[in-house]
Amino acid sequence: MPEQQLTRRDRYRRRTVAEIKEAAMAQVRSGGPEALSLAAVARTMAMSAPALYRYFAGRDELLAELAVDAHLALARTLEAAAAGATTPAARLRAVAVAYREWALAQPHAYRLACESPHGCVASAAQRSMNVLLDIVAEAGAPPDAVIPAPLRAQLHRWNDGAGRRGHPAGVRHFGLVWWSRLHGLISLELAQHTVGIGIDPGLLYRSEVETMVDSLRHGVTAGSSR
Amino acid sequence: MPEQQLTRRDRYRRRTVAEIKEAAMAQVRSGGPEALSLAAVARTMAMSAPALYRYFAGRDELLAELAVDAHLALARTLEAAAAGATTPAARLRAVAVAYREWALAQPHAYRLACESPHGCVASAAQRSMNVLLDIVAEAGAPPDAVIPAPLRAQLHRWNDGAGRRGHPAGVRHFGLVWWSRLHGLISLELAQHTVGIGIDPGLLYRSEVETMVDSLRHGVTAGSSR
DNA sequence: GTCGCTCTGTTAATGGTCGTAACTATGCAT
DNA sequence: ATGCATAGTTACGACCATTAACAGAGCGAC
Repeated sequence: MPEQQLTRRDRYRRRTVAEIKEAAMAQVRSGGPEALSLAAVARTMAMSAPALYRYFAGRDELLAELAVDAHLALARTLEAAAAGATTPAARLRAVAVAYREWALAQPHAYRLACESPHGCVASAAQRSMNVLLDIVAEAGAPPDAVIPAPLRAQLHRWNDGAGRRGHPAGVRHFGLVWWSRLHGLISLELAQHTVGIGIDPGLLYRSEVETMVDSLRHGVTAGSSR
Repeated sequence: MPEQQLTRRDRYRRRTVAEIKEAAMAQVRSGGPEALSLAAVARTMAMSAPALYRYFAGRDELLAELAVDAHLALARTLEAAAAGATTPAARLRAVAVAYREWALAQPHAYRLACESPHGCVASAAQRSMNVLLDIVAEAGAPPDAVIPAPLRAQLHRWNDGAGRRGHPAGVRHFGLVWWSRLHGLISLELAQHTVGIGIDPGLLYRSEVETMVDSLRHGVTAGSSR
């Protein structure tokens, strides 16, 4: 019933939507979310601008969908990187490097996904998160007890996707904190903050990743509660 | 020779510049850098839009200056927070809390300063950085030896402001990494990533800050060079 | 005090954007 | 064959940034 049962018009519509997104994403990649212009997209497609409103409610909705697509593309990249390594430590390094390389290859798309209000689609980011969570889970996380009680409860309540066994709070805590650390360095790098003072952001990143690998090895590095 | 020696016109000009920035910053605060409209600024000042070009080369330059101002305001806040605490650990907590509160109070201004291409003014961010560096220096940082050589060299070369004694590479490394960690969590919080999954970003932040306080106490937690 | 330059403001105009309205033609189901 | 939802069009209104051309006030030099 899928695909071939679609009417001619529906298949055509899908192609058009894909083409719009492609052109729009190209604009975002080269000039950031701000640079996305419906008029320009329409021009490259030899269409009139108002026609785009048959496919998207407006500029914001289009950006939101692009953000979701970006999240999924990032997640696929991380999954591939994780699959190519065997030990948890190697996987963590591979994923961290893949994360940075993806962000650097298309900085504006990364900003759209992770720093714009459009990118806050929890379900889209979840898939990347799961890659990290699985690594931490396999390596073994610290006991939940070291996490302050209120935070522990929230972590426990967090539902990380349909059909997945729940990870303990310690694992989730690590996953979140690590993501924030990777993101923090990359965010500063994209804003040129490190280059501005003559520091190679890649070296800084590697150093922070090794800190994470170490805490993965030693099993526990979470802070005391107070 | 300053202030009073200024001609009448010059003093007037300063007032006008300040008024423009004030109105512009108000717009940025309430709607982000994208929402800044020269036309709107001119309207609130009962001026014509082209008149603004006597004071700023264009929208981008105005945004850049606002970013510098934001950096300075943030730095002053951090300095005040640091001055209010006595021990390094207490100072670190106070500064971290002040940093987050400043960002949350005016999220768009924070984004302008730290995540937009306009905010990459190294000299402006330096003053906030120095607050962190001084705390680390007082607490005592790990020996430089644990830092990979190339990164160490770059850290050593980094000039953190006129008239300041140079901090060792270990101190600078800590300062940079900590800033990136604080920024990472706040960036995700501002993009609603943590709230989307039911985690209170404040709890996560406090937990990460405590991790930093611990490593400050133990003196050393830098990653091995590998 | 007056001349002339610079600074600060104006209006007018160009070219760009998003989004809506009104209208036309085509695909497709009945 | 008829009729309706779809997908496109042009025309329009309301913004916006920026430039050009022009007018008056401040202020220093003579």
